[in-house]
Amino acid sequence: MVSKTPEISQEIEIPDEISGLRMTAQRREVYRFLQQERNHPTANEVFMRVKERLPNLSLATVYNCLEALVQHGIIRQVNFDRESSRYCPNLSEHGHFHDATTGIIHDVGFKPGINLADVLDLPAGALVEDIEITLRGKIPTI
Amino acid sequence: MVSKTPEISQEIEIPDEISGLRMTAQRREVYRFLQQERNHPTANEVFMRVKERLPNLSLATVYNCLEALVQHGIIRQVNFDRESSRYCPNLSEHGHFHDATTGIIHDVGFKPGINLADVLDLPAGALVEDIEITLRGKIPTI
DNA sequence: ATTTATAATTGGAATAGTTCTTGATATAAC
DNA sequence: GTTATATCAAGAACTATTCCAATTATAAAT
Repeated sequence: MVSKTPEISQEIEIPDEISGLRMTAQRREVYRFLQQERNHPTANEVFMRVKERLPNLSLATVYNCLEALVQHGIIRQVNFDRESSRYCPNLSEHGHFHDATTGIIHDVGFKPGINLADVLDLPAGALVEDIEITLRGKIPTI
Repeated sequence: MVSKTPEISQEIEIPDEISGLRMTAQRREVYRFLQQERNHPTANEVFMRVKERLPNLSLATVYNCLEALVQHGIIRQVNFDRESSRYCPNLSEHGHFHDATTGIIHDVGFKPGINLADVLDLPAGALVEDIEITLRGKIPTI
């Protein structure tokens, strides 16, 4: 078994450029943190944790970094109602199940062979560029 | 053919109570407007239009009314990313397709016989209480 | 290597949508 | 009709995010 948040983790290597976006120190640490902590953190959570490594990081920079990463398709921005945006390094097409009891957000993939367009009654000629599926509910503990 | 926004429309009758929520003058007009204008208006759009009929309506009251109607399951609140919330009187299970060109939001139903749980890979034991599906894209005009 | 140009970061101010607060008004219960 | 409760109005407060101007870092050119 692999420890979940090791005190001294073997760091994830991040190249100098991803999808045409130059990795500055700040972008690198923001991205590294998202890779490590897959809990869909908010910008402020990212800020507080990455600040431990880059003490003069500013919140505006975190927003800048997150936006740049989103724009370049390196991470995804996830919204639940009007709550703070959350960020997710999982690029595979998936939705999110928000457990109301624990607050945990689970990634939800599609079952194999499913095409959303086959399931939805889209307007004629609609070209879908982006899909967002969010679910809320509970996972009862037996 | 029925005119879309008649100058003098035969008004929709709204009872004194819906789903246990007493209909005050403000709630009634807000709800009536949503029934008539099915364009998924924002709170501010509702405010401006309903104010024509109730001149000393306040925006806070519109928010109160919308919240009460949502709480009682009379209307739905729809969110696109971090844009202003929009409101929708269509209670049937459906998603929303946002046409990036026109800005129009189309209701999107499920094809008959589709059960979301059959399509998504939900966490074991998950009880879904609410689903939100939003799509973005374009509808090219041939 | 030094200069020059471009891009990124910082910190604080500004913004926008929404919620909160307080006093006034309306409705319901008695 | 009086009292209690709910709703409304107006503006202040709040929060997440964006904008702005000045500084710092990086890349390009000499």
